[in-house]
Parts: sequence; C-alpha cells; structure tokens
Amino acid sequence: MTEYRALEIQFQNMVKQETKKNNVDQNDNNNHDEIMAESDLVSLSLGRVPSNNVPKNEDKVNKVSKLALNNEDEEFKEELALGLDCKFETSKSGSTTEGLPNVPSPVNSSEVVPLKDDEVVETWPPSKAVNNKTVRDVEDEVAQQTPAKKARVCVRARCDTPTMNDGCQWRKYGQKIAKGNPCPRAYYRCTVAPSCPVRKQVQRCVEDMSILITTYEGTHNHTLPLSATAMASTTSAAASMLLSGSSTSHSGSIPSTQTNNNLHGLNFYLPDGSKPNQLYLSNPALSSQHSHPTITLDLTSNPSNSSTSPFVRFNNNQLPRYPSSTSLSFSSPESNPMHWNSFLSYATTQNQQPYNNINRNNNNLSTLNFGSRQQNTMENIYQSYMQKNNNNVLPDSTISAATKAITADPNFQSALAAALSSLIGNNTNNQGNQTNQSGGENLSQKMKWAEMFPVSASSLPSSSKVNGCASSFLNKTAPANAQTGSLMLLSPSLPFSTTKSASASPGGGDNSDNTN
DNA sequence: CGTGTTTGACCTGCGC
DNA sequence: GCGCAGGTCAAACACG
Repeated sequence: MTEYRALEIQFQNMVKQETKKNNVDQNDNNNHDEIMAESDLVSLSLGRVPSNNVPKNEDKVNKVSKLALNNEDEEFKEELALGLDCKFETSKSGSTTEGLPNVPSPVNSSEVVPLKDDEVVETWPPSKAVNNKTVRDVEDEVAQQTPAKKARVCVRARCDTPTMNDGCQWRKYGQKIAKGNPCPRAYYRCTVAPSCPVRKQVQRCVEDMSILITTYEGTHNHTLPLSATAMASTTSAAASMLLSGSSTSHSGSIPSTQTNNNLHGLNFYLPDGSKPNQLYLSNPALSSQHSHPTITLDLTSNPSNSSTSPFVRFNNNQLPRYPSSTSLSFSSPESNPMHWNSFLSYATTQNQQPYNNINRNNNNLSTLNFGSRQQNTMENIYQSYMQKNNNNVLPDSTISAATKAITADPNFQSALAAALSSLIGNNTNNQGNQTNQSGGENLSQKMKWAEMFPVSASSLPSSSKVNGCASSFLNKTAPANAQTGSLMLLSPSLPFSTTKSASASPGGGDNSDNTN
C-alpha cells in the first residue's frame, strides 16, 4: 500500500506538471481557468487522439489536458473515437482518491477494457514509448488487457424495434435459436470499420418479449459517429467498471478486505457516516454467459423494486455470486422515461455555462460531467424535481445518498448518463413510431419542464439561448449541436441520429422517420 | 450492381 | 471421445 500511495502521488505530480507545461505552451491565458477546472471534471475523452505527435506515455498521462487545448473543429469529427479512452481525473486535493484507496488510477482505468493481443499492439505498442513504466506496471496492463474472455456489457431495455438504435452501424452475420428461448438470437458485427472487433447479440427476453437484451462485446478500434458515442461510452465504462472489479477480485496480492471495498469499482459514501459503504449488486443475468465476464445495465422498469430513489436502484442485500459479473439497474419506478428526459434537459441547461466556457476554446471536447463540481447542482435538480412531484417525496438522506452515489464514481457516472440517454432515445423513438405527434409531445414536455424548472434566459450564455432550454437541443441533429458540449455525449443515442439510416441496424430503419 | 439479410453448414469450447 | 450448444461462415437471396 505504501508503494501504491507513493506511485499515486507521483502520478498526480506528473499530471500537474504536464498541465502546467501545457498552460505555458498555450499562450492563450484564457484557457487556464478552464483547464484547471477540467481537472476536476469527469471527462470521457472518447478516445480522441491528439493530432500532434505526442509519445504514447505522455499522451496517456495528459490526454485530458491536451483535449482541453485543442481548438480545431474538424479534428473532432475526424478523430473522435470511442472505447478505451475514458479518462477520469480526480480532484487536485486528492481527497477522493485517498478516500477510495482502491479506485483504479486514471491510467489503469483507461486500460481495463479487454483487447486481443494484436489490438494491444495496435493501440499501445509495447515499444520504447512505455519506458516510463515499471516492469510491474506493464505486467499489470498485460494482465488487464488480456483476460481469459472478453468482457461483455449486456443492456436490457424495453424496445419495440428489432434492435436498439445505438447509432453505430451493424451488419447481421448470423441468427440462432438459443436453448431455452424461442426468440432467435441475432448476431451483429460493427461495420463502421472492416477490422472492428465489436460484435453484439440481440435477443428478446423470454420472460418479457418487450424487453430487448443487447449484449456488446469488444471495443471499437476506429472513429465513431457522434451518434454512437453514448452507447459506446456506456459499454466501455461498464466494461471498465466490471473489469476493474473483477481483476481486483482475482488478485491474490491484495488483502481481501480491500478487494471487497473495490468490488466492481463502486464505492458509495453515505452522509450518515464517514465509512464508505459498498453496494453489492445483484446478478440476475448470468445464465448463458458464464464464460464471459458480463455486466448488465438494466434499463427496464421493475415495479417490485420501486421503493428506493428513482435515481438508481440496487439490490444491495445480496452478495454477488459471480465476481466477474455485475448488474446495474437504471429503472424508473414510474416507468416514465419522459421524466428523465426532463431531468437531463434541465441538467444541461444548468450546466451550460461551464461547458460553453470550455467549448469556446475547445470545440472538440466532449465532456460528460457528473463530477463533484456539479454535485450541488445535481442535488438541487433532484430536490426541485421532487418538490414538484409531491407524491414521490423521499427523505433528504435518501436524496443525498443517491446524489453521492452518482457523483462518487466516474465510471458509474458515465454509465448512468449514457444509459439514461439510451432510455430517452427509446422513449422518443417509441413515440415516433406510434404516431407522428412526437413533436407535439416534445413541445408539451418542454412546457411542462419550463413550468417545473423556470430558468431565466438571461442567465444563460448567448449560445444556449435557443429556446432557453436544453430540451430543444434534443430535437436537433447531433452535428448541429457540436457546441452544446457535454450533453452531446448523451444525445447521440437518440433516434434522430445522423447516421445514414440505410446502413444502420434494423431498428435504425424504423427510426429514420424521426430524423427531423 | 452493391449492400445487407437469411439460413444451413461448419467450427469450437465445454461437460460428461 | 462424444454430444450439445453457442458462435461464425458464406452462398443464396432480397432489395433499392
């Protein structure tokens, strides 16, 4: 532990030094505040590769900083990639890290998504570029990057269409009747790049045919359409979360108590005590996937579990039977995703000031920010929301716990955010499929939202004054909103994606009507 | 004609 | 070694 702490401090010092260097290199002093603020944010870098020739190791350490310094819009489109490069910066004080002794380091957290050997070579050649790493570091990386089986992320969501429209392009290459489920399982391969190893399986749930079970495997090795980033970041973060937990669990060198504290990378700090509370996650979806570490994101509603916060529900009375698998439930107890739609819209509005500050100088930064700086905002949002819905009042302690749960772990934050975006996308999608009145419903929802959370338009930056509410942005296509910043990460999974519907997944055909 | 889907055959891993 | 089930291949087919 002493060595680990020393390394951790050393790493943080390196990050600080590199950040300072970049600040000097970058003559634009206006960027300084945003950069320093950025270090406090939870940032999904989306695998964006800086265009300047930076050595890989330096690149890893400093990717977030460099992201904040890059100003060219075109590079955003060209170099936006997804998968392994979710970067999480802890706060400068290091209190978060100290409080969470086993939180993976930023470097490790970006490298836990499994890869085949050849992919490792492609992405991080084990060459001289890694000369800063100790032998042990390299060994750890190898151990994490080459698990026995690829991690899988299973997404359960209610969906009427044959597949969820996750924004990516898929080609069906097989279909099989699996044992125990009369519904055929379809196999899809990512066709964005010929060599992309990502595959997904789509199958209806045998218990509830309205639930679509989509299982993602692998990591995209190419740039992604903006509309595909939400789901990809979800799966990436979830896989990262899963593997960080499982790899730790399987490590014999770490005392078991510490191992437990870091299980699945989720540590939650409740307000009633200083001791961290571990929420163990139930694990209902393992039946046919024993050979693969699997994490399940449950976007379906489950009325039997509706006693807790609508933010997140966990079955925390049960230890995971399978250490390599995890289940997360993002269900809404009311089964009404429109509430989440409103919620996110408001959150975006509230957060536009910092994002626009960043994006003025850094149009290519996609930042998903549920970080600690926004904690108060998150609480305020939720409490305001609850005040407007008196039939759903929860104790303050529950609200605080839920908020802290969301803000405590960056992996979880990103997974949650993208999962919510997926939920919204499905909901909007269904509306569009049912009738042609989705526009009217959106308008209606916007009005409801404005009623719940009146926001002075003058308080918003000029660039965000379009309709004065971020929900309006949900009705637009992704590229047109490149400046809206963080929630761009959320919008891509919405059904009005800009990918060519002809080559999208089968569900995309149904969704193409919603493009406008 | 190009692209995507279908579907039977084939491959592979695992349990017995 | 055998059988089963999951997963993949690839020729045939459909569609715009």
